[in-house]
Amino acid sequence: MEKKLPTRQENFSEWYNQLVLRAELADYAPVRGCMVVRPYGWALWENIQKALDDRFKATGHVNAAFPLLIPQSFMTKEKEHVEGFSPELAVVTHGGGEKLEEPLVVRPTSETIIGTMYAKWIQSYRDLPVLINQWANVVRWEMRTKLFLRTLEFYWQEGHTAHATEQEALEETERMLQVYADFARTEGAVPVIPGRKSESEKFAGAVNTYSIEAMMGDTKALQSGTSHFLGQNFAKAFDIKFLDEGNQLQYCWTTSWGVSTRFIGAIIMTHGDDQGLVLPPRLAPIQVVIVPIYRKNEEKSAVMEAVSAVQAQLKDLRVKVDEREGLTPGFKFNDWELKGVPLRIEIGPKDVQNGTVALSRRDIPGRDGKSFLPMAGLDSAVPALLQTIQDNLLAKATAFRDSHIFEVTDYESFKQVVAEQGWAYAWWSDDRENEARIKEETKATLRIYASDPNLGEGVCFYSGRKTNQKAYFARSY
RNA sequence: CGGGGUGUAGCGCAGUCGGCUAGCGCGCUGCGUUUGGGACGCAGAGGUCGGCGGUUCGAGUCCGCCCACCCCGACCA
Repeated sequence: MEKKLPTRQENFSEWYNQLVLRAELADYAPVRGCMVVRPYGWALWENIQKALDDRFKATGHVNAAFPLLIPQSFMTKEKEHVEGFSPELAVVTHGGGEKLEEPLVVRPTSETIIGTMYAKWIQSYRDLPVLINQWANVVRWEMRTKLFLRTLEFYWQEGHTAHATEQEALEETERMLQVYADFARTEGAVPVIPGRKSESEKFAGAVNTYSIEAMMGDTKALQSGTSHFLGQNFAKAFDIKFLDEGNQLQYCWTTSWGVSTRFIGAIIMTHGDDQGLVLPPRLAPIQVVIVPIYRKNEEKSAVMEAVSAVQAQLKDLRVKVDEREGLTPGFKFNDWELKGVPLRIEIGPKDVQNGTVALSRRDIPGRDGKSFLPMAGLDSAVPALLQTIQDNLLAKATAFRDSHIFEVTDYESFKQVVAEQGWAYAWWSDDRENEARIKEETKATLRIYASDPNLGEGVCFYSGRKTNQKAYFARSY
């Protein structure tokens, strides 16, 4: 094993793969395309879950659990949904040693089974809205996989809601998009742009799909969360109906929305550097690591006493004391930097003598990120510093993103931008064929439309037609 | 599924013209010395050389078939 990671400059993809393995976030499973999420990675996911779940509860949602196996026939009821998902379904054909009457698919998403249950549960406008979320794993048989970003099986949450009116369902779709955007920025320090997807990029069966788009360290885009307005498509396919106040039978309006373990990939590729992970304090499994430094046993007892005192002061934070014997402090520094711990506190004989500790910020490498503080008062100084780090990560990522988005007005500069510089932002007159041609020629896809309603009017960079719409284009994961 | 590549210790690799006991680095175990930016010494453990078949006195090495994985392209949270 090499001591150092490949640099992001050298080989971004290899940097990512090795980082995930070495930081012990995940490992390859025996089955191609599957991964094992290791305890450190899962702890990060748990913090993501908590932050999201609190937001779901705060917006009136409740959790439930629906089955992993879905009758195959359910998948065929919504036309676009079948077409979108059939190529990537895992199908169970045998159970208990017998061939099944009807094959079962392993859920790639749960619209069909949840829709079936909603049809049963919803009778009246008084039953609406239904606002249910589930935390689950799903399976999609992808051709090319990459740890966290695209695996055959992944973990996510999927919210499924049913409403009496189109307006309410649209509001829900938008509300959850904003919940995701707020989550990504506030918790992950990932500056995302929310917006609507194009016709060709939307979810199979949706009327409209919205997503939060993030820029990774190599300037590629990553769709980091999605919210779908499903109209009455699934309600009609699954017969989700209710009697309104006027005793009229009506179809419901439904939505669905999800964030997956892919978000871990977003964190890695947004903040990570050539030393390793850089985790945002609010989500980091370990927010502060304390490295004791001592030579002789006499020093050790004094140092460990100081360590305990500091640890007690920081009891409200996620703190780890690295008590491993036989490793040098230098090794431990590198190790925790690889793992992305936001703040390191070093306590040695000199500190004990001076009543101080040395602090080292993960977001600012080297000497510039070091400071020395008195032990007294760490209980307020450290949380404040963590918040500073959190803010700095968002600011840095935002500055990086903004300096890699270029407004273009012609196809030549568009091609150059998406090939070498980042995202292109341009006037765009909607045209499915043009969009496909651009993808074919440049590998860049339409990520989202600009959501600013006061754009005015301009000329499409590709077709030359007049338009009142702008869009972001980029190569993406 | 097309194009390229790799399978030798947990990981990364070397192994010449086929040759006798299969090696190196990291990691791992034990003991000792170390410890403020990836410590060092000594002693150890660890291998059906991806699988099957063939050629040969002799195969990690040559031949054939198969398998797996990785990278690049067509689908996707």
